[in-house]
Amino acid sequence: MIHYWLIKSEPHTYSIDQLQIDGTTSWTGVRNYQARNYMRDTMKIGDLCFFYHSNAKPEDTGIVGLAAVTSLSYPDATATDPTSPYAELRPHVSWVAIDITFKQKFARIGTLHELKRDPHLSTMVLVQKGSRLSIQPVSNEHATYLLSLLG
DNA sequence: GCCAACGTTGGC
DNA sequence: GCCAACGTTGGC
Repeated sequence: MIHYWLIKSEPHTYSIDQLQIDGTTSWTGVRNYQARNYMRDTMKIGDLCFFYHSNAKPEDTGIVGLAAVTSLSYPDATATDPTSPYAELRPHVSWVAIDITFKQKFARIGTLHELKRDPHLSTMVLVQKGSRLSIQPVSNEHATYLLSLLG
């Protein structure tokens, strides 16, 4: 049984198009404990992630594609590299990364505006007020609906 | 670029 | 362990 997730990225930093070019990328730089714990404890190979573009123009902000989890978690090298801007200075705190692999880019974007208005999605973590979590679980019901809507 | 929401830090 | 201060996220 796979789990579905939603992962956020700012498109000017790393977009679905770049993931399509790269094929597989290391999802590093997560510096939030709850998101870290999902990667470390729950995300498994074969899980599927809705790829979300955040912090963009309203018409570009939303779910744009699908990726697969293709590794278990491993230490995030950007946290232990002292020359990295994302270096972790507290020795007792460890961060992890996972590999994700491009699956598809949806024919159209499911904008945040649209998702917020959709009664099928009213309990999604994403559309709840103040949700800043960069890795979110998505229920099977919401995932099936989103795939029928966008995929 | 603004700023509300909210996670984290650290003094007490 | 409380909570004010601070830093970051991300929609707008």
